[in-house]
Amino acid sequence: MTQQVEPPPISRLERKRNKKIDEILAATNEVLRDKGYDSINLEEVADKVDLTKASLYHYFSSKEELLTSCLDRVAEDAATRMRRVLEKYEDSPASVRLEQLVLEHLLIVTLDYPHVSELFTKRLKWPYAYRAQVKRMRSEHDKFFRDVIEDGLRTGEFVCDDPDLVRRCLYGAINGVPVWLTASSERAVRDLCDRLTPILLKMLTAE
Amino acid sequence: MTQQVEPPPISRLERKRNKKIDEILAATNEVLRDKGYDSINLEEVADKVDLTKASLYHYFSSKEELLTSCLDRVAEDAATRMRRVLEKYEDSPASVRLEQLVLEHLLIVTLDYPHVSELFTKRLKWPYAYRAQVKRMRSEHDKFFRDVIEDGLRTGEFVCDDPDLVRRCLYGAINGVPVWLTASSERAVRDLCDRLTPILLKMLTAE
Amino acid sequence: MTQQVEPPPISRLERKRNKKIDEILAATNEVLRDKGYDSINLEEVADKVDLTKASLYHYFSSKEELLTSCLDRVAEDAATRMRRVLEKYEDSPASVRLEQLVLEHLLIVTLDYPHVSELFTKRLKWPYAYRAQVKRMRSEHDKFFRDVIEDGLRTGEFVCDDPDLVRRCLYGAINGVPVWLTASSERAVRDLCDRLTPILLKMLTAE
Amino acid sequence: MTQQVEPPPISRLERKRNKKIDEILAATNEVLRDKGYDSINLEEVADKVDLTKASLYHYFSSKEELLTSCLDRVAEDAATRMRRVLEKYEDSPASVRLEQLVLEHLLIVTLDYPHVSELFTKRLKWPYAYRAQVKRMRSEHDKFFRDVIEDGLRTGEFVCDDPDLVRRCLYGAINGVPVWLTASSERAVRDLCDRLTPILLKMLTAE
DNA sequence: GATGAATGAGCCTTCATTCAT
DNA sequence: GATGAATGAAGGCTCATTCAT
Repeated sequence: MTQQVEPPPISRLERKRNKKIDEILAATNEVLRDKGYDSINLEEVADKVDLTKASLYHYFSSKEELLTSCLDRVAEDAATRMRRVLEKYEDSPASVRLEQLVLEHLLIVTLDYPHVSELFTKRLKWPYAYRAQVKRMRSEHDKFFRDVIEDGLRTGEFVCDDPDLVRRCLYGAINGVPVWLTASSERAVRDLCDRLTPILLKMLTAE
Repeated sequence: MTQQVEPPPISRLERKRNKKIDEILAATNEVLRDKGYDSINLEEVADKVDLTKASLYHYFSSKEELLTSCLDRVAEDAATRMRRVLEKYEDSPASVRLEQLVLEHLLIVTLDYPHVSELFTKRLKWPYAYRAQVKRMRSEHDKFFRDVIEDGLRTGEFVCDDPDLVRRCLYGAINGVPVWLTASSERAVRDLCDRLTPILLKMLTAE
Repeated sequence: MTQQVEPPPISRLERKRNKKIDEILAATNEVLRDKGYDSINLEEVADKVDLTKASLYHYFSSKEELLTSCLDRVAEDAATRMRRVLEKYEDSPASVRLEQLVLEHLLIVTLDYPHVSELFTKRLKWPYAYRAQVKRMRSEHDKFFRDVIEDGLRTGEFVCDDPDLVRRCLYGAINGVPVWLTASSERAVRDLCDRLTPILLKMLTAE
Repeated sequence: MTQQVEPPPISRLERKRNKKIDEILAATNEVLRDKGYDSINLEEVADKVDLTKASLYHYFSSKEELLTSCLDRVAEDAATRMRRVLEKYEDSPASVRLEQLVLEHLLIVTLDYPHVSELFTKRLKWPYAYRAQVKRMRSEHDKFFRDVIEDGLRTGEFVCDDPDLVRRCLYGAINGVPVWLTASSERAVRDLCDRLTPILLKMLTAE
């Protein structure tokens, strides 16, 4: 899912280390899903990877850095996936691209990174160490939807007076999904998406 | 805003006590707005009502009970307000009633109880003391919207294949508002609602 | 030894609290004597006053504040004592006053606050939280000696080309005492001082 | 500066190892200067010699042994230098020899081993691993001064009732220097010594 | 010899909760 | 009712030391 882009040859040791880091980030993801950003504690993460708290400090210099890295990795992965979807459907009409973005987003926030929806739907409290990071992530993610919607409007495929507000509604709607949809398989998410898209598209359509 | 329903005569002392409880719950609300359910701490609540942490225990047997009570109170208040809206507009078409519910909901989650939207938009984590309570609150709140939508469908004012899913979209959309709308006055919320409703209503309308 | 100068009436509770604070500061002093500023730990201080570490935080908001307070108290007490000595001997010749200052200083650094000499004889390392505080303390303390020496020079009682350097030698000499003098009673310190003063005074006398 | 005295032929490997040990001890010296005995940490020492903490254990079996060795080396070097001074000036009067010892001592504690003065001026705390070692070092060092002073007294060059105490004063005075003298070059130390010696010698002179 | 990895013990700090006054 | 005091449990972080490679 995540991708290494370093061109220089990586030593066996480095690979091992990177693997462990991946493991830790995955564990962090799991704990975040269960506890959330406010209540996560290092002990639990360490337990999941059979380490002690102290050992985590070989890989991350602080709790904050661990969470930051975790977030970075997620954001990167999410962006990559969204981008790929756009590439794959670049010749399709905006409505199809939008539908596929919605699907990918749902897969991300329900199956892979359930805690991410929290970041999209929670007001950021003061002082929030990840504030800047989350803001950037939000706006980058926003852009995927914004661009497709703009495109649809340009071609006349979509009709709408207030595209920003519509996008926010759409965003809210899909971010709300993980709240009530549980134990989802990819199958379930795809099915849901099939039913969801027509509803959402209505907001972008003239009556 | 809050309502006492005890029929037996209440002593002066009891009234005083109830007043203090109200004060504490109000303070709790404020702190919840700033810190959220995960980071609230009793010291801060106590400070706001000029008491010490220890004194809070005269009114609530534990932190959990305080938060539970706070939630109850909020749920009660919210339900009352939603009910009143329905009473006021009982002869209006479903679309008007829906609009007014949306407005009231927005006023509640942006102006009065910003932390409530968190409860509506956060997956409930294990172990979550308030799980049952929140679920009940959610479904009660849901019912207001469900009933109006059903009514609109019955009269043919609304058209829609999957009312439950539409309601969830609508819900997500309005619960997403507090994430990006800040420093809102009632005026601002009403204005937003004017622009928002037409968009949301599209989901309930045949093309 | 320490003096309260608060004019407003103090409640019984406040007195109790102040007493406990005094106790804690005294315990801190003891531990500082044994461990020094770098190795002192809160557990040991807490043990000495039959508290847990956590309880110390009722009286001091952090380790740093505890040490700072301790230092302040010591500096204040030392200054008061030096001032009193000067008052008592204000009509005596400079040599007598100097002798008495030396005596008082020795009593302070050997009997009452052994760790203080450490502050006078240790280079301040970076980053040293108490740097500013220690510097102020040092220079205030210096002033007592400086003034007397200047006075003696003015009246011709002392003769010396480089009073600053002499003062520093004198300072070094008396601060060196706690290094080799142990388990001292006041009697022992007074005796030592009797032998020490003639030697030190030679540095301030023409040959 | 340091001297190897092993008579048996030393293999190339052993020489390499010894060189590394020298490097480590030098690095330890530097860190001691910056952090002191209480706050020194192995990581920093290792960094300075481009090793990892773990590698240090190839050369020293523990932190304590490292510090002990460092101290030994310093003591040895200091003693050698003091001895050489005495050899060089063996035909000069005691006052000259004393002056040169003072100079050498100042060079040692200000330029080369600033942390040594700490050992001379700090009461030894319990439990102090280096206690015995420091005591021996102190008394060896003392002996240089003691001998010269005794010699001066014997020849009548010095006059003094309490030579031990005078020596201690002298000692305190010169050990106090590093506290207030910073960023010193050899030039600066020599200049200071020129001004300092006459003052100190007064303590050994009849009025 | 060198090192990355791992750890146990220790330290400072926070906080909900209890209790005597 | 109110509160100051006290605390146990927990959490983040540091560091000397060990060990397999």
